[in-house]
Amino acid sequence: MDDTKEYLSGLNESQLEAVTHVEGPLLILAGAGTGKTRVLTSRIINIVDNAHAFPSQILAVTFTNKAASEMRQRVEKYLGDVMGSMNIGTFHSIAAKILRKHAELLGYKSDYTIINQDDQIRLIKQIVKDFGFDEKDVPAKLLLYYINRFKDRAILPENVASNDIGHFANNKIKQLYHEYQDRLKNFNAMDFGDLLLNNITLFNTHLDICLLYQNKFKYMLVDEYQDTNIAQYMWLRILSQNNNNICCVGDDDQSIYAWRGAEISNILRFDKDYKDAKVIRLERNYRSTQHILNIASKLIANNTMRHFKELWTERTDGDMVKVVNYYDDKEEARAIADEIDMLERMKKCSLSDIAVLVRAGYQTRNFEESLNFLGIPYRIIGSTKFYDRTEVKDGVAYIRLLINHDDNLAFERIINVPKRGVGPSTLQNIIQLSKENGISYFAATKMLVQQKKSKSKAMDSLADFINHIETSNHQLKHTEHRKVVEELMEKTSYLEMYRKEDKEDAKDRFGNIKELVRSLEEYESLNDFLQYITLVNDADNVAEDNRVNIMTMHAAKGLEFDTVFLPGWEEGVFPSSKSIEEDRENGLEEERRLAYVAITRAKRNLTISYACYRRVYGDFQASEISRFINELPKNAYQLINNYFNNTYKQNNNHPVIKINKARSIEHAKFGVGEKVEHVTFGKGVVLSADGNVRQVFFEKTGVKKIMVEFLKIV
DNA sequence: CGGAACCGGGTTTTT
DNA sequence: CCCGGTTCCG
Repeated sequence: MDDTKEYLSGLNESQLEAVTHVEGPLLILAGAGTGKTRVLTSRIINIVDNAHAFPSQILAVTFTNKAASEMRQRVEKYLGDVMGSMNIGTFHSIAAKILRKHAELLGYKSDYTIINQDDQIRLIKQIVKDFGFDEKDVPAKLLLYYINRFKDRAILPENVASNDIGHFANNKIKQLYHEYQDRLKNFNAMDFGDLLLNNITLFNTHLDICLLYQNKFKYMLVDEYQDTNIAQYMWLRILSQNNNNICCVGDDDQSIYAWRGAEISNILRFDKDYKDAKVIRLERNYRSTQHILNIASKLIANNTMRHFKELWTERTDGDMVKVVNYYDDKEEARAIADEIDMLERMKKCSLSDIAVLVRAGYQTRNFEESLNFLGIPYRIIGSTKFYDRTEVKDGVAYIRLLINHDDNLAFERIINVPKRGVGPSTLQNIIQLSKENGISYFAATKMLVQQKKSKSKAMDSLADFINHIETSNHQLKHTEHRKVVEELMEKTSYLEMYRKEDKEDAKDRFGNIKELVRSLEEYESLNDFLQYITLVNDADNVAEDNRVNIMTMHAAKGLEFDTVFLPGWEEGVFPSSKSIEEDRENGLEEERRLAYVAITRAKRNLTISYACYRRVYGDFQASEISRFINELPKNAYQLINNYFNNTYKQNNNHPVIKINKARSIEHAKFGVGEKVEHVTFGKGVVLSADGNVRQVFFEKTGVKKIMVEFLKIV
């Protein structure tokens, strides 16, 4: 092997071995920060470079689009455009692509829609109702959970026993699941689980197609193997059967998705599944300092179900890991914001190199407030997904109905948005009619309108609605799709609704719809668009601008930051009480792995903290230090006790001001958000400006009005 | 049918 | 505390 090649240079011994072991099954146990993406991409390049296969014969699977596009980019740097033909993507997007080609064989049309959780719930609620169950006895969310779990394990309705879930839903689980699948098929729709499930069915029932793909994918690479579920496992097994060239990369210590069906056993028994599998461990860490790795290893050592491995590094520089306690959750957030402010001012690190990682979404609020207060720009990753906003979902529903009139879920969502006088009773009539005649809601509405029994307002607006959708659909043949949608949103008065409303967020919503419409021009067709958006989330745009990153620990997987804050390490919050209640030992170990993931995101600075009191559900509760902190040896970190440091405690009523973008503009002249100092009052922050008078919030004494002359910028 | 006023229940993590 | 769902009234 010629290791003068650029893509091989700089690899350590095990990395090089992993890259150049071309034939046969290979498992790479890659600890956090050990350069696995580098190995994966070099491996692909090596295969192509040595003519083992054409790019189109390589399949590389990841879990997130972000990971996929990063891998694609890195490979393209070496191999250039040829990579267009390579199959790099998420399990779901690759499975979806395959199904577009063969949907007919399974009784779907190739333009099937992919539905999200929202639609799943909507559909399940209907079914539960139609079965005559009370929503309280058979909660839609729980039923959804069970159905998803079946799909994760590649279990079809016919293979479910009626008492598989104990006595849930009067032993009707099988029928409920069956009905759910039937209705989806009627809508020509699939949920996430179906994408994999239908692939497996396709391969099992059509040998020719199975062979086609087995031959096509000569080399397979799988990232984050510890997160695969049984369906994904089977899919990989089937595809790799012929060539046996499958390379899986993973880290059992980073398995944090058991709750959505991931089977850690997949990675633990890889060498039994694949005969003569080679196993290579990557243990040299290039990311973090020894202090940080030490904390991570000590913590994860408390888990019993794991392959032992020990990460090491040559980076012996850096500060100790800090463990800090605070009076309450607000103070914790304020102090961290202060610290971030200081780091930036001292030019110790730029904002985009800083991350605050929390256990659950609700915890981000305090940090938004405190960062706003100091005028520090931040971004929250994962929370407000563009496609999760009500108005965007409405817009998408219009598009769905526009190209597929049978999409009952979309129909139900928007039939009365904006309000057009179609209430529950009218909707009930439509549903009734649709059932009687075995037709879609849309067709039933058409029928209802044509019967014209009553000349009510509802009938008129329904007629208009039907008309608009149908004419728009015809227009698609000769008019640009973006134009058609734009017009439809006008005709149906959807845009008008937000134009009229004079709430603050109506403007945002209006803008979002406009942006949605605009983005359509980036797609060949509306079908392309729909296919894309369901499979993509916004973690892709971990943008480059200079902001603090706030996100959940789950969302942080695969990322790294110079400085990381891990707040809220309290019993019940982290480890989360839910996860322990659910599944005592397994739950706790998964929480510990999550902690391991979170810790190993940090390159240089790591601060873990907890609050002695926390607002929960609106009241104030004492909290207990997380067991995870207690599991760390005392000499492995520096303890900072801030509980009795009263600066924040006394001034619990900070006014909250929104000045997120103001910082750079007003910075120079004691602008809002500026940190200032006064000879007697000490440090403070400018709240508002009026002429040469500033209203300043001082940490020690609260709000005061001061002339600019007496202030100095800190 | 739509809006306002009220009540009760829930906060884990997501392709 | 925030939301979604329900109820009651015009």
